[in-house]
Amino acid sequence: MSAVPATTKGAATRELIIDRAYAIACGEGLEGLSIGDLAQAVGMSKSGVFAHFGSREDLQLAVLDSAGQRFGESVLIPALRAPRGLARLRAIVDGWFDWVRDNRQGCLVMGAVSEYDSRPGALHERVVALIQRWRSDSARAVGMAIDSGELRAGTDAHQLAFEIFGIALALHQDTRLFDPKQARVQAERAFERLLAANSPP
Amino acid sequence: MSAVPATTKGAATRELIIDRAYAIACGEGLEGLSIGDLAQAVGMSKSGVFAHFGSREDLQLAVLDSAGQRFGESVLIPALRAPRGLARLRAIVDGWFDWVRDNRQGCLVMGAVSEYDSRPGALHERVVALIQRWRSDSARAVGMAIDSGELRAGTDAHQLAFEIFGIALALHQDTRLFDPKQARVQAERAFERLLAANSPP
DNA sequence: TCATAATACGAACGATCGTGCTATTGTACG
DNA sequence: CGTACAATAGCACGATCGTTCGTATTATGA
Repeated sequence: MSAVPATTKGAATRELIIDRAYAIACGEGLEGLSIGDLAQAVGMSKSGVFAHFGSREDLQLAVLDSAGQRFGESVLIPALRAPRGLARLRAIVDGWFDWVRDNRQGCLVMGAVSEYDSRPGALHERVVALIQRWRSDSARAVGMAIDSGELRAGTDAHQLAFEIFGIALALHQDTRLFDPKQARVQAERAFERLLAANSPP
Repeated sequence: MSAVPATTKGAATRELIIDRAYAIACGEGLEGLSIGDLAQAVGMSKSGVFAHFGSREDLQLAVLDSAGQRFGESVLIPALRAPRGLARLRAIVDGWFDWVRDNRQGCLVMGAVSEYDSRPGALHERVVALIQRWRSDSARAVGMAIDSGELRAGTDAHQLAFEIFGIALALHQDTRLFDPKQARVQAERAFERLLAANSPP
């Protein structure tokens, strides 16, 4: 999963630990991730795992950062190959929808939002920063589609980003609670309707 | 909070326990609710609290049911006083938005969705049933607005309910992560635009 | 190859978890 | 008023939690 091989042995196992931790936390949440279970999953001792992070919170922060990075590499980066404007916006949303479908246990970041949205601390701030960044990235993509004339000139980019976010959230919930296929269809219909409502005259 | 006074003493304290548990679980989640903390919050012994529920899971189920009931009494019931059609749909959405605003620690049900959306068990099924019911209630309200001619005849009620749900989810997140006031404005704008897109010609 | 630092282990700590068991208290009814 | 039963407390249990510490192992750089 790591693009660049780690120089030292410790950094390599650290990445392995985070990998497993990410897989566990996708289903159990960052708060449901215990060092004991994680140690067993990587085949190490509890203290051996712990030594790589000064505290449980630091472990959670590392896993959360890893999740954000995975999301970026899986959704944002590929979409950047599409030309600026509506094509790139579509690529972002498509990649996002695929991400929701492929992370069958649930998106770690969206789970972390629920866990830390009203609990002060380092994790809360990190979650806010992650969502903030993703929201502004989305808004920027919308803005480019406005600049290229593919969306109506008066369109509010942040408002549109808000609504896209809502569609993704509803898709995420319905995918896990109900029928994933139908949820995807509804999400795409909602997005297309959103674009149509903001098309240039 | 209880409309009908409990006949026996035990049922009364049971309600009190659930009340406190609800308040705690709104912020900590149903999974973060511990019997020890709850006992301290109600001023009872751990075993005294425990005796009212055969297990922790039964306690969580009771709290979840209580949350669903609160939501219904706070959002759905008042909206039923509005005449069928668009007025009632607006009342539902308004009440929903108010609910999101007033539960400053977070909506317990929405938190429970994240906690149990991909973890099999009794709580998962209860969450699915809760959301299912609320979704179909919303769709029914949309359907009445179609029947009354206030929404376009071809409108897909379930699709619209899906999109309204998405707006509420985005509102919920933004309310806790960013600025509640601005989130409310964006949510209302999104809803109005949704109605406009489905208005009769 | 050897010294040294990095890495991992094992055991143990105090705390807290959910959950039984046994008294003891309180309430309610004949 | 007294009896029966519901309700609560107290205590202890095994398990697991995050964390610390001392020691053994292993990798790294001169």
